[in-house]
Amino acid sequence: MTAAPRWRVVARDGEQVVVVDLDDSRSEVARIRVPADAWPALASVEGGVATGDTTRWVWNDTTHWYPQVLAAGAVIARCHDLRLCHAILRDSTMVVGADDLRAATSWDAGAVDAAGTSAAVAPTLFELDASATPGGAALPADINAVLAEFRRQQDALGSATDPARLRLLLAAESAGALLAAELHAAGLPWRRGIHERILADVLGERGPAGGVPTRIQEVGAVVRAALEDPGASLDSQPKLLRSLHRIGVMAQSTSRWELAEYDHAVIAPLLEYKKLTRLASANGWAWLEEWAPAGRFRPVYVPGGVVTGRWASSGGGALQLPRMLRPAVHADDGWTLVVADVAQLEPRVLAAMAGDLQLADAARGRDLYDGIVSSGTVSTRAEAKVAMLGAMYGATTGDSGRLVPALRRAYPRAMALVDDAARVGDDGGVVTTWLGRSSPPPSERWRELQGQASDSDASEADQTRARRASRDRGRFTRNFVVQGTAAEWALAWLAGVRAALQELPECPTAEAAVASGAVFSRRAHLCFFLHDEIIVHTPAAHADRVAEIVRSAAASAAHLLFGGFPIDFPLDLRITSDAGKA
DNA sequence: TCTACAGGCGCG
DNA sequence: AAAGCGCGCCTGTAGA
Repeated sequence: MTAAPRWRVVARDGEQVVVVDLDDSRSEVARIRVPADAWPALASVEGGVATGDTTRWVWNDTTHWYPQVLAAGAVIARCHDLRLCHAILRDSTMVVGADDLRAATSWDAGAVDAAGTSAAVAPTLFELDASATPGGAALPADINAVLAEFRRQQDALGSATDPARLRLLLAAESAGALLAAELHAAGLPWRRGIHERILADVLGERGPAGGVPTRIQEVGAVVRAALEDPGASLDSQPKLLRSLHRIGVMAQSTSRWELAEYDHAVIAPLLEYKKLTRLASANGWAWLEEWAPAGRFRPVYVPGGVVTGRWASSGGGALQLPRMLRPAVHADDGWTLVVADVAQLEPRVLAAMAGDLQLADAARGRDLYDGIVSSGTVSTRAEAKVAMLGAMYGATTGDSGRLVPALRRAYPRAMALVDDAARVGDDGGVVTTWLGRSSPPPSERWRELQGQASDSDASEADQTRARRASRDRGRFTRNFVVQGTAAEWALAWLAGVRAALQELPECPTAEAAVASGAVFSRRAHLCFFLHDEIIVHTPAAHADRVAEIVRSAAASAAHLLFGGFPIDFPLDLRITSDAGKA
């Protein structure tokens, strides 16, 4: 077997594609050009999943290059996404110096406001548009610019305080970028009939010509009767609020939690009405028609779309699918789903980061909240949960805030980690996750506020405003380290699952899952990811092997991030025809 | 008539 | 039951 090049850098050159092979020391060992439309075939032959081939494709943006390869019928094992890695390295406190990399350049395009602006661009990203990023701006595509950025990134890595962690983060982030494209290509198996049945059960029959569903009409009539106004408008917040005031419900808002405080005959049907209209508008027949008309829901995932490193999504609300609709997520005939989520991912990650053996003990082999109760820290699981969430989110009032001190006494190391992160953010500093993703610095506006408050002629209001902004930022950085590190653990888990699934043979006996596309129609593949949960769509015959892969990848992720520290990440895992089963 | 924003609620 | 992190999407309204 010939030794594969370590890096294979790919870029555009007019109508052609340039591929430059680099060895371990980043010296150029080969350079070829092919017509742009021939490149995907080349990639599938030379960079595909071949045993022993450790080629890592280097490119400006996975969302541009990879869908072409998938469309050509191939999967790529590894890549280095310069856009995503640039964003990490630019901000990371683990990177020393690297002024050239940190200088504002077009490599910053799309990294900041991906979530905000991707919606308009996204629908075409995977089909037509060759150069747009999720941010809408063009990234450098020229081979010299691409090579230069790659070398800047490798130099930054080389001088980092903890290159091993950062390297792991960049690899995981890039693997995530590949997976995001694959998830879109494969789609989430979606049974139209099941979705329609749920809609009919909950909302009633669809009104004539897209009119108001019957159940919504009925419940609306009950609400209007209780409001003593047959013409009351229930869908306009200001009008509804006025109607409520007329009958003595003096709420400040029409939000569910506030309305629930009032004891009045209108409340129950009104809450029901809001629930029904929400389902109808967010995931009703129109959604089904637009997003899952033919057996698959294909959202656009946006890796790195959240500042903490979590993924965002664009189109169809992939990360907000109501649990009520979960039964519509249903394997194809002859296939099954492996659904797995991590129990209490964030507090487990916190225990490991802080090296808190007491918290790790409470978490071992059981529900972490039960473990906290067993230690005698608090008396019920519900209290343990609300206290832990309060500690990680920065609660100061209510039951949550009241319970946090007990946690602080029992788990001083873990609590010190989040408390310190809050203090740093409060002071205007930057915090960093376990693998090296750093929070953004305070905004210009934030610094202005603090500056005004420290002026000698600062008003009481100036100081109050600045203090509030300061505490808000403290809560953000407090949560950033935990949420961000949890996202890193999840990426490592995903990357492990993905790699192991690629090693599974195709399943010739299974009926082809045609809607998953040629690449995935005969092999187990990931089809959903939601922060701490994954779903694999697999030929039924491979389900047990897939379950083992999913479990084993979780153990590997724990070891990759936290070495020998004794923390475990138990999975709730089930092999099931549909994702609705508890 | 078009766009921007706020309210509200779905998910972790 | 609610306050405390991170998101995206839908609706109605306010403002240009």
